[in-house]
Amino acid sequence: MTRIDDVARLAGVSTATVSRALRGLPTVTEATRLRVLDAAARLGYIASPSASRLAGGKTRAVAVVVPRITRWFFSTVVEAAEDTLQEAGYSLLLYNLGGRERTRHRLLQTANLHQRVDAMMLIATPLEPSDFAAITASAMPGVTVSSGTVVPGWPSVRIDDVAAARSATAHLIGLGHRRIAHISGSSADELAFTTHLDRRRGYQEALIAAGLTTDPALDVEGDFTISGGGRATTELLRRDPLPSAIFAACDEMAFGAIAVLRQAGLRVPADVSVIGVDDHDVARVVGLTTVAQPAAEQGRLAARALLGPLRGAGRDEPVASVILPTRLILRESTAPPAGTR
Amino acid sequence: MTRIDDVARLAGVSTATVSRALRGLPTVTEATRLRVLDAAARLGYIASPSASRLAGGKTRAVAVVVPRITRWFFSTVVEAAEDTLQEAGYSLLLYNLGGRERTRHRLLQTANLHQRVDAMMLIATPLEPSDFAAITASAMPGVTVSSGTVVPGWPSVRIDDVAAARSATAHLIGLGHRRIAHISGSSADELAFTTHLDRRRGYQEALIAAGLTTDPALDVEGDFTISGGGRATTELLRRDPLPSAIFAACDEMAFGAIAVLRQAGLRVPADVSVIGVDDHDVARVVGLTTVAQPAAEQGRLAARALLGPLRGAGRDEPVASVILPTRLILRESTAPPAGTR
DNA sequence: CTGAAAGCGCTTACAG
DNA sequence: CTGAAAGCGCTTACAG
Repeated sequence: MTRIDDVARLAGVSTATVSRALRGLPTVTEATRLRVLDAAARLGYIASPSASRLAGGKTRAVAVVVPRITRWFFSTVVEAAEDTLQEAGYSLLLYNLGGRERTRHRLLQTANLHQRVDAMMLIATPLEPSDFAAITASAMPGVTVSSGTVVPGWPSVRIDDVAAARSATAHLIGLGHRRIAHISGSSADELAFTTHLDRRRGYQEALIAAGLTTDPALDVEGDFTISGGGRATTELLRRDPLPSAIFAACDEMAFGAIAVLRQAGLRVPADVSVIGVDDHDVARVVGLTTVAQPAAEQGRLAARALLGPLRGAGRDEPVASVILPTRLILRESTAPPAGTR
Repeated sequence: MTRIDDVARLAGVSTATVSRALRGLPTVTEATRLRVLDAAARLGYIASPSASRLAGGKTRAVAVVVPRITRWFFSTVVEAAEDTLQEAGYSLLLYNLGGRERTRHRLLQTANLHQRVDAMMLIATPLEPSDFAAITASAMPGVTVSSGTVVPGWPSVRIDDVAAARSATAHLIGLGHRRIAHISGSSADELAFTTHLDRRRGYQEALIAAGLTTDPALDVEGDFTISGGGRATTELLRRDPLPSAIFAACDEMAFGAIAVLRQAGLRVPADVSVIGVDDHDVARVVGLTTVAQPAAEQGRLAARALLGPLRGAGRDEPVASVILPTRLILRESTAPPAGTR
């Protein structure tokens, strides 16, 4: 393995100068820098991340925390973030919570993570007070993706969940629906994770704005998964009269809803309309009407927001948070209620 | 941050002993070990991965390379692998190739990766001769997942792709189909990546075994994605007569096929039967008949195969490779051809 | 602008 | 079984 001394020798300078030249510090003559870069390239030299980190430098790695990498939104965000980070020379450490509450806690509390990375991206990660303390203590730059997880001093990238839910529900109301059910995300971890609460609020706001009443019996819980959406729908099928439309807080739950409705012999949208949120790749296949959110764009922007601080931009130049737009995509899963046609 | 000296002081031993005790080396008295463990726990001590690695120890991290984390199979394998590794105290570095050929090369060739991790898992990663050389030179333990990527000395975890494709095709033949199309995976990177070739072979073997001829015009290329499957199907719709059944080499391509068929006014399975491979979460929703493969199980087993070597099992105890079983799951997307009912 | 030297926090021969 | 000391490969004050 080539070490820094090899490069120093070949370039005819000290290791200190090699270190400075390679990291682009301003205190190196252009001529010297070129000589060093050339030597490093010739030897295929890459600084050891361990040695670098230990000596007070950087690891050139970023931690990305997601609830479940298998869900469409999260894998899409991660893929885009990885691309941007890799391009900038950073490796990505993936931490998949997978419903393991202990993991989240241990992860954010322990020094283990902090010693491995230069920054972190928390995607829809619920935080409790002690987590905030640990994060603040680490003084590490970071970014949050998805609403609900806002860390003081960190930029956040997200959509307006309330507005997205409101527009989905308003679409159903506009078609003439009056009995509109909601399949919500999980409330297992309330903490500071509010996506499911925000989408419920948007749903309720739209109902109220239209002079409709909110009916708790029509608000059932999925857990942001296909099977969870299916179970929630099975529950809804017990209502009498049935809802004429369902707003599922994410596309995956909508898929589960459609499957269960069809199994029950109900037609979508003739008997029951279904709308989701996301614009999952499969939504087009299933013909699901949905409120699209730019997932890859969120991953890309979040990664970029990290790059400034990683390159040493001062804390005095805070990166702006951003709220990306969503848009209603009409397909075949929604229609006016049966009686009205 | 607590360092090893803090623990040593509290336990009343040298740092060398702390290091040995914490890593479970046999040369420490039980009494001493307990004292050290207790002190470390009280201080919440975790060895710095950088210092550890630099001093000749381990990073306690594993690199996982996937073509595209957004695809069902890969995210499922990664999630299961991450769970197993995390449980054993290892972090996961995710490298998403995303079709960037340069990335793969740079990744496997450079010392960068080798200095960051103790082992690597290559999932459906195409390898060329120089990659093998780099891997061998690194002397790093590893495991491959998915056929086609077999590295000498590393165990591999996979299914029998030829058999899976054969059983899917045989199912269609058994229903009475004679004109059976194949939507294959990408052949962009032939290299040592043979999944798409194996599935084609299984398809052809089944046809030949049934006395049918293989027709190149019915063998079109998707790229393992929903949209790729859709495009391939658009191409197939130009054939006259149309195929009465389609074997898509993965479920995602099958979804794309179904969407395009329906848009073209064709009914599935009344006009055209469709079968896939995977048993993607959405397959149930869409009613897709498919050959299921245990994705999470592959991730779990691959991670476990790494744990032995990571804990220092000698090279003399090679870990066995494993080929997991697949099984046909009948749903609603396949039926006898139109004329025969 | 550049270099000599100390030091980051561990692990590993080497002694005992 | 345990400890003192060297060393892993960098970066960073400190001089010059």
